[in-house]
Amino acid sequence: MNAPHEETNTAPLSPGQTAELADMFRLMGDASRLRIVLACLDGPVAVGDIAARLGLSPSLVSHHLRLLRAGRILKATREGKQVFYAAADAHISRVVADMVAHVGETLRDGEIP
Amino acid sequence: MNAPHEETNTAPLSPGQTAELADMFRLMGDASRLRIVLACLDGPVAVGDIAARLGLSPSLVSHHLRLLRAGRILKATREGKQVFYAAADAHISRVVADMVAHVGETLRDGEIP
DNA sequence: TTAACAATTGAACAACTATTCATGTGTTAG
DNA sequence: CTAACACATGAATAGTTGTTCAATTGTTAA
Repeated sequence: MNAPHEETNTAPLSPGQTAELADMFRLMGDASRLRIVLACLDGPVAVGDIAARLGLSPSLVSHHLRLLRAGRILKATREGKQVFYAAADAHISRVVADMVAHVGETLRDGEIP
Repeated sequence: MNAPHEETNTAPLSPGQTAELADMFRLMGDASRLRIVLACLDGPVAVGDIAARLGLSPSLVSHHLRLLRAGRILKATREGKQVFYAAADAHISRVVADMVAHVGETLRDGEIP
C-alpha cells in the first residue's frame, strides 16, 4: 500500500488532508468536547448519561455532539427517547484511542526547564 | 441494553491529563500551525524557510512558533542570525507523525491536491 | 388526549484567537 | 561605528467559539 521504504519523513499530506486533519484536531482541542469523545469510545452512550457523567448541561453536550457528528467523529443512534452516541467507525475510535495512549505517555510531569 | 464488546477501552486519563491533551490538540487544530509543525518534523528548519515554504508572513509564523514552543511541541535553536525549529523531542515527533499517518489512512473522499 | 421525559435548537453574549502592521531586539557583514 | 538581515514582540482588530438560557421537537407512559 505504501512506499517500500519509509523514513521519518514529513507526511506527504495534500492541502485538503491537512485541513481535514486540522479540523479533527480542533474538534478535540476543547476539553469538554474531548471528554465527550472519550466517554463515547467505549460504546454507545446516551446524551443524558454523558451530561451527568461529565457534569455538563444537556444543552451544552448536545451542542458539542452536533459538532462532533458533523466532523464524522461520532455517530448518533436513536433508541426510544434517548439518543446514543458512539465513535463514527472503528477507524476513528482506534485513531483517537491511539492518540490518547501515546500522548498519555508523552505528557510532561511539571518539568520546569 | 448494550452488548459488551472486548475493545480497547478509553485510557483513564486524569483531569489534568485531559486538559493537557486538549491543549495539544488545540495547538494543532489550526491549519497554519499544523502545517508549521509538519514542516518541522523532518528536522530543524529556519523561521524564514518555514514562512517562505508555507507562504505565510514571518511575523505570523513567529507568533505561532511561540505558542508551539510554549506547548512543548517545538523547540528552538539559535544558529547565527537564524533560529531553527524542530520537534521538542522524539516522542512528540513520533506521536505527531503517527497521528498524521493514521488520519491519512482514515481520510475519506478526495480533494484537489 | 395530556403530561413528563430526552434531546435539539436558536439567540445572545463573553471570551478567545488568528492575522496584520509597526516597532524592537539580536546578530553578522562591511 | 552603521547597515542589513532574521526573528520576535506589542497592539489593534476582525472573526471565531464555548457557554447559558429559553423555547421547541420528538418519544413514551397514563
